[in-house]
Amino acid sequence: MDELFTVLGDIKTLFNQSLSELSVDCVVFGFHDNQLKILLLKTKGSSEWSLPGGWIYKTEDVEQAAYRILQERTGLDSIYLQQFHAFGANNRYNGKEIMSRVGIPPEYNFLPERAVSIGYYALVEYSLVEPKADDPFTEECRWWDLEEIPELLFDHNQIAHTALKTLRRQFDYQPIGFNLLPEKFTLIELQKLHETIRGRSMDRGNFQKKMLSYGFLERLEERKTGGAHKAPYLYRFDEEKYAAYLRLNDD
Amino acid sequence: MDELFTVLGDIKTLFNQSLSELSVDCVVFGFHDNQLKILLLKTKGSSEWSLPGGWIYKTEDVEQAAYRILQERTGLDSIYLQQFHAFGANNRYNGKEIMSRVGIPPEYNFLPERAVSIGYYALVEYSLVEPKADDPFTEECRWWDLEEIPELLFDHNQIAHTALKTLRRQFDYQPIGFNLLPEKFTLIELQKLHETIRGRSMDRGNFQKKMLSYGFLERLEERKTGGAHKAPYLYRFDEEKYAAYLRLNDD
DNA sequence: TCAAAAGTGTTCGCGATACACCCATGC
DNA sequence: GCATGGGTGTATCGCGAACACTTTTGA
Repeated sequence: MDELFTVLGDIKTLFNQSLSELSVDCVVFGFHDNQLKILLLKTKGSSEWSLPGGWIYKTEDVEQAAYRILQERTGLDSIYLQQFHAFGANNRYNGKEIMSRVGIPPEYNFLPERAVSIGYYALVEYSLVEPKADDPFTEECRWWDLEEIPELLFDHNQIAHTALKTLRRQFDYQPIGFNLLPEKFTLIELQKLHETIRGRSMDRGNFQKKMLSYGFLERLEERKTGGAHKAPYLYRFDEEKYAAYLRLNDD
Repeated sequence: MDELFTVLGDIKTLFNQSLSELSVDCVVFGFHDNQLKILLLKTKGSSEWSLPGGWIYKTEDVEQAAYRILQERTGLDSIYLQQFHAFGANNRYNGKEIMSRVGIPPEYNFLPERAVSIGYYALVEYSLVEPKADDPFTEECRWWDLEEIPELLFDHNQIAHTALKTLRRQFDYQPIGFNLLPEKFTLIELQKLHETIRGRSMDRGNFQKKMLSYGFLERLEERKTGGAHKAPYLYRFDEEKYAAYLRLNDD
């Protein structure tokens, strides 16, 4: 219990440097084994899993906060990050309730009765992320399959759901998602990614033609590793050409 | 100056009932004379125009706040309202600066140094809105052509710009915008609206075929008012059939 | 040698585009 | 009646879907 109060002091210090009515929650997407995954963590004392999130320093842009929080959690520096919605239901959060759940009496509570959370989603390369629970408040941190997401803290299930919906919509009108793959990838892997996210299978030939027609994929040499049968080409994503493509297609 | 302090007292009372680090700003779109317009207002004492906005009561959902603020401003009850972005730059707002601009010395300031604003855009029927400056803080309220928007308060130009971008994108993948027209309208009027928002002209015949193919427009009788030449049909937007359409096309 | 997966080419159908033609109305 | 704009029909084009065929590899 003493340890709990020490941790509580650290949290309070952090909280006092931050905006009190706002927080940032991140839905971190990764792709592995033809499955879309999201990164969840469990806070010490809590029985529920939650999205990685945090507070916004008083002197910091909200977007900066999102990058910082994600950096702290995944160790990644350059991340595709996108704000998608602010969650502002009056009863979505209750500081006093959190405190009482981890056994802190109400007179020690410093968290506000309500907070609005700004949701960001991130696309990261699965293999580069070393899920770590290295801050003093986190007990566990790991990837979850989308279909297996448990009951989460507060409205985090809704936040994750909205993030996925937004991500799907963005895939429909913009070729993104390269951030979810390693630097070198095959077109089949890219196709699996698209199929998983958009939730439907597509024709191999048509997909390859369409992707290559964008002009920002560069073909490398063959791969032979492990896989039986014909070795597929590896491709690299050319960011410059992609930027040029985006410039032509507004946005 | 005494009057200013009286008003200031009212504002302070309101502020004390509200969240302090958050606000809502609304970009209200209307359509008139083949022009897309937005509703702007000028606060007493300020030299700049701004978006209609307000604070969120401590016991109120953010979305409720947006509806309430809009209702107070336009008198409209049912409005198409959509959250589109949260604006969280550290320096986007400064309470102390506002106060000093209207001549309030710093020791009377009660506004925070920073606030994050959640942006909503609304689609309303131009003719139903009676722009009114009937609260004690508003000096003037009127419609502005998009091309003539002046320099606005804080980052409101950016907010309006982002709203327009989001609106355009939504028009691309969803037939909306009926909220911008009166109950009965001609297909030509609907086309002009689409052309204005999407920023390009379209073929008359093709537009009509496409719109009618959706199946949620109901043709009424002719109109003959004023207009020379052949009288175009009037149409009504069938909300039930529209809902059915949306159900089929996900979302 | 054969199965399975990768790469490439061909065909088909639909929707968007362009355009032509007829109809109604005010001057 | 004629100019102008509204309503409807038809030809064309491009893209995506479907599918067939060839190539490459491991077992």
